[in-house]
Amino acid sequence: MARTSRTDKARTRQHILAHASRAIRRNGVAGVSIPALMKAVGLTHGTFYAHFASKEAMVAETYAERIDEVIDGLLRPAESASQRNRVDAVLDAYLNNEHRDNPAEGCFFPTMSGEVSREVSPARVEFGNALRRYFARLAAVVPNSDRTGHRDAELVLASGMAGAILLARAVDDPELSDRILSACRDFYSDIFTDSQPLPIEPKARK
Amino acid sequence: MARTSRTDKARTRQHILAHASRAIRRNGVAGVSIPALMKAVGLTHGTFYAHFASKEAMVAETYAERIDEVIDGLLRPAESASQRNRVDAVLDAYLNNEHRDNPAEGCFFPTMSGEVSREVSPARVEFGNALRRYFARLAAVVPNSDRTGHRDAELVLASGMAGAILLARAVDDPELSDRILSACRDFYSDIFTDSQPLPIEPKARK
DNA sequence: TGTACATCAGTGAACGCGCGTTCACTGATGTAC
DNA sequence: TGTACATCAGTGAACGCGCGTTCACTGATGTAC
Repeated sequence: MARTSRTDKARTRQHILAHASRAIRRNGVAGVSIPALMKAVGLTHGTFYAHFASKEAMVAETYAERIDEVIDGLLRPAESASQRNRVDAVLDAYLNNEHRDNPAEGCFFPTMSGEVSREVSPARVEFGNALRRYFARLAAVVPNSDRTGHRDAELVLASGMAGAILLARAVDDPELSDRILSACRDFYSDIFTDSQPLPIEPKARK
Repeated sequence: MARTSRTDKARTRQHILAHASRAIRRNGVAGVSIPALMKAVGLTHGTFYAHFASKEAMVAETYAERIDEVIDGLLRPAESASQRNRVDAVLDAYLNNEHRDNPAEGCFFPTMSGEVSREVSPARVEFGNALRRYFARLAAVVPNSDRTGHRDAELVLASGMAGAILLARAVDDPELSDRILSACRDFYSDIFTDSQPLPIEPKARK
């Protein structure tokens, strides 16, 4: 096949990004080769450079365009839940075994943060921007401060959930892995769900 | 130089593992090449295979032999602190800017868990074993259950701290990065430090 | 609407490069007597 | 303790391989008249 129409080109580009989005989460950026990616898309690797200037540029674009839809899938149920059930809706969507077992379909942050931290690149900037958008959406779902009165509750919840998925995937013992997820789910549910505020004021630190 | 004595060989092996330990945390396993590693050690790459059967075997050994000393550095201050200050000692050692800014000297778990999760290999088994030893030591430092009565508090704290370092490194905005660390530090300090137990019982979930 | 030409999406061979690993070799270290 | 031989830590060239990227080419699509 020699060439396709302009609308086909736009479609091809989206196919590449869709496959890259999953392949990157499954194997890391370093684990995704352009020839393998293009083979999965169903084209030869030469075409890649008709769509992107470089692998690096494509990764940056994947982060810029594809992270939000994952966040959307994770937070939308919470956003349409009643105030009282929002935190549990986030926890149910994030800290479950299916999410743990399918990194290719799941949140970018546990999977890719380690690799991203090593780069100084356009991709890193896009990743950081996506993280900020995630924090903002999460903040709208979580009570302004937790039961003990801390601020930045969304940062605590975001890193707690990311760390739980991260370690639950790293551990090779399924029983321990399940315990990590359920311990964190129960813990954050109790702490972050609005209820009567705690009578004990947070102790001053140091 | 043609060959060195047997004690020198043992020393060389330790040099390789020491460099690998830092290089792996800085650049990931995929980012460490045998030629580059051996050059850093001060030897030619051919010698590598007098010490290890393969790169993979060397990584497994690094995890088996070098993770514990990092955990030791992070938990020893807490273990020798008074009961009342143990959680704060852990948090001070783990959730600080220096740890965030020096992954090569810091905890393996935030840096390497993502990459490790992708492999099925001897290295993964050793990594999992090290994680279990870490959880056990952390459990001895953290109150048996947190202020709201949850068990597996060490799993919550371990994943919360790993996630905080992970995201604090991934974010490209230093101010936000600081906020992640300090929000988590303050939060876990209040929740996990022994004090009068909370009067509210944990709410049943679902 | 039909024709002639320009464009460019997709092809597939080829590039230089660094990787993990192998191997014939060197000569100091270890061992047997 | 001294000598002869075996061992093997370290050397450096070489291997096959897959990577990211380039490029001359093809022929359908887009455009100008």
